[in-house]
Amino acid sequence: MARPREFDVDAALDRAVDVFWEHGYEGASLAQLTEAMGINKPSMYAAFGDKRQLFEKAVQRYIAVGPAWEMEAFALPTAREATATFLHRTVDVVASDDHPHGCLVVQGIGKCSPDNRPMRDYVAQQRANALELIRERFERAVAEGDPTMNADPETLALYTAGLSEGIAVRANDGVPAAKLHRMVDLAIQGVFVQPVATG
Amino acid sequence: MARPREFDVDAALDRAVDVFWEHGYEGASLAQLTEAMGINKPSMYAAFGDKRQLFEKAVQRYIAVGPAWEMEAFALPTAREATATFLHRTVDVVASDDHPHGCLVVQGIGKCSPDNRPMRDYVAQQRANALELIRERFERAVAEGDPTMNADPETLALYTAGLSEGIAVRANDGVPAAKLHRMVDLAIQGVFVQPVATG
DNA sequence: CTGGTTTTGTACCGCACGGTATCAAACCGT
DNA sequence: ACGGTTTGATACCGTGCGGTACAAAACCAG
Repeated sequence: MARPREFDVDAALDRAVDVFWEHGYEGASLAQLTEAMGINKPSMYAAFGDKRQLFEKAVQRYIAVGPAWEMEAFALPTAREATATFLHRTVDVVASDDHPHGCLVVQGIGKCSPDNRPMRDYVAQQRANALELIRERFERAVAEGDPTMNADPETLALYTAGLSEGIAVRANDGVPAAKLHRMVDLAIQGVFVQPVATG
Repeated sequence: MARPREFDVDAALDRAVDVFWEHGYEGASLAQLTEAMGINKPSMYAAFGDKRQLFEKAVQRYIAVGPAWEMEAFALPTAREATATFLHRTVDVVASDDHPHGCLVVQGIGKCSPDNRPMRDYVAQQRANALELIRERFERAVAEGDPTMNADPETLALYTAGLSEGIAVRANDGVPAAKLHRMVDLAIQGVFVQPVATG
């Protein structure tokens, strides 16, 4: 029983994701954000709260599309296939020309002003969650007697997650996807047991 | 033939390195910097130019201590030893409690405001230089017929550099050095040829 | 049509930022 | 002792930031 909102909240959030993805939390100004979102500041404030909450919601939306393919990769039968698929798709995402290169969660806010420390901790928590997901996949592999496992799950998870972050940094620097894919092949080939052809 | 400066420029720069290391380029304010340096703004301006030049000089000083052990690592006889030493020492540096965790060059400025893009490009260039150094070491290994080499130099260099950046990110998140060292062991063991015991 | 409610646009606020004008104090060659 | 020169401290400037007050416009229930 009042005036309806003239813009689509989810669409506006998608635009905000792009701006944060390109400029990070500290580097994205409200003016830049609201212009990209096609709304003005009071509308943004009414719909999302403030800049911090907007960022948190943008990160949530950003990682919401992640688990789709992430879970798909982890559903593959062996740890080796799961990891290879996960890392290759990571390359596809962070080196795609459809979005800014790099990763919002890895580089959206790193070192920062003390005032923004809560946001830094927030994305660090997201990284920790991702690490935990990977570790659980490898724990499962051990429990299943996965023949491709060749290291303890925690170390292997840190290795996998660390590689994905290195990939994001280098993609952000402009290293082309093809080189990153070769790097992933190398990383997988050495660390997992090569499946043996039967027969 | 005039009043001499009352502070040590190099010592002040060291303090600036610490502040940038902890808060990044955008997150470090002039007030914070000059307070840590023990000088006031006009003195900083007279001695270093402006914030950008101060940052560039801080980065140069930061990486100046790097090559010392970096070159030492690369001087080791085999690519495997060189890489292992390089990565283990990287862990020692980025996870040390003597400094802020993480790496100034990797996380000091990532995604950022358009105005600060030149600084982002500057540190990206430093990362590219590091990658090139590593690649040259592996090229040399191939030329020498190094028996531990098992991949093409460019891919292996990207792998090594990418790992070092992943290590920096995770160290910044608080992952302890011991876990990172195990991750390095895993990364080395799989990708390089194991030296064979003679006899 | 009318009243109550919410959104929207403009114009603004206080503040902290990077950077600087100013002037007294400190130094050194002569 | 003195004059030219540079440092040092204070106080300030313009700007852009995140955030908001206010009033007009748009809507729906009755």
